[in-house]
Amino acid sequence: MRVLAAVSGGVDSAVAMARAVDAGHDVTAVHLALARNPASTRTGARGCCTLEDARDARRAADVLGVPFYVWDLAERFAEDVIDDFVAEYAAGRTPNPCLRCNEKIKFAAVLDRAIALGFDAVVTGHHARLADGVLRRSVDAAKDQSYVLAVLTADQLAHAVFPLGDSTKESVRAEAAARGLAVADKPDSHDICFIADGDTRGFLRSALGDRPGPVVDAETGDVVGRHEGAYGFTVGQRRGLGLAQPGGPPRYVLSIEPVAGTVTVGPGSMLDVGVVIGSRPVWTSGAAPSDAFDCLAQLRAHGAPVPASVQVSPGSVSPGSVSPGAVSPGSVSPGSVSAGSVLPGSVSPGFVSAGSVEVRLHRPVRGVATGQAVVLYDGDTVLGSATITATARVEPAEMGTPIG
RNA sequence: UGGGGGAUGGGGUAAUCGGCAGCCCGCCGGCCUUUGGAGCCGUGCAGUCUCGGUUCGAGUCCGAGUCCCCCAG
Repeated sequence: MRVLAAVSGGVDSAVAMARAVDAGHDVTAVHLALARNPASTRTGARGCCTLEDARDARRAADVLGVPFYVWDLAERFAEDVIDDFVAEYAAGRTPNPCLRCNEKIKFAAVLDRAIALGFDAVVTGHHARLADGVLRRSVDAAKDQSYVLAVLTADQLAHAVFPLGDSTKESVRAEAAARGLAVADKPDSHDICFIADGDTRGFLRSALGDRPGPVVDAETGDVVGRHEGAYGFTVGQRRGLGLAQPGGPPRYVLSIEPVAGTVTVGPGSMLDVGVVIGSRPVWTSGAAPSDAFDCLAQLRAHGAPVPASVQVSPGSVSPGSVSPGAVSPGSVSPGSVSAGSVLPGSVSPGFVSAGSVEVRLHRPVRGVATGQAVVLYDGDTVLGSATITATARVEPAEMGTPIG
């Protein structure tokens, strides 16, 4: 095959490229320039898009004798990932930009261009197994990245190659060293690549400005504090709440209402979620396994999967309303609506119109934020994913029983 | 001025009949991490207003002082 190896400048993509060469593919390397100002070189390899990273990527390609190109996708990245990131926070949700990048950049913009240029597939250094259209977790459970790949459609996966899924991170590093790749000891990247200093709140403030609002206690309804912008908070957050007179049990963010900017806080027990509504589901195989099925659900990257029952609703749902099978405000006890059991206002009509899934968790999961992805697994096989648009503390059938 | 109440780390609070000064926030450190100023962990940092008394032992009881708050002026 003619394949395009997307090389970040890190260890994983370098070894993935090397293995593609070994496998006999006709390999071309491409480094994605995603930052608008790559001149802001950083040391420490915290991100993936610095000039230093570009040099590392080029060196790896040179060692392997692979032609190397740089594609400037900064504008696309800004529109599809960064703008979306900001808009999601403004809407009171907590986005995962890495998912968006895979979905819109690496396996869309890059893949489309690759195919137009005559390539058969894109090779990346993601830790996940992919064979015959079946996406599975990496054998290295600690480094598994199937969660951030679960947003890919069957078509996208048909043109993807992940050579590292059968290897542990440790063995990948050892192989890099053995191959003479200079990035063998480069630290793992982490955090959000386009926020260099790690100050997400500051980044959002510069984009959204001050949007002050109240901090409300879910149990008493009292205003217990004020904040400069609800975008500075995420469901499940404990620290940095700035409560005037904290006392008693620790308080966590339970919900965020973007219009009034109300941040609702309460005890950790109120973070337990039993039902998750996901919109715009993507099925790895190309179609839902069935209308209703049991599986494992993972609600956050590196979260523990929990047994769950899934109900799939078709895409022909009238815009602006949740599907009949989904949790609606009326099915929740009135007193708990403002406490964030359900966030009907966060359901985007455009997403709902593409269908939805209702995931009933057999064990409650704490601190599930809307905007994150729910990824469904059968064992270690990815079935699909959806964007979380609403959560409820218990399943609707049990809503009659007061909780909390 | 009279009467009453209070004083516990950097902030807010708890401690039975006198018996290891606990919790929340904050800070520091660690873990985790290509999402979250996410989460988790730590014998970590940090406190009983001052002086004296009673007692085996005082944040707690007694006396005096200092400061603060409330009510009455």
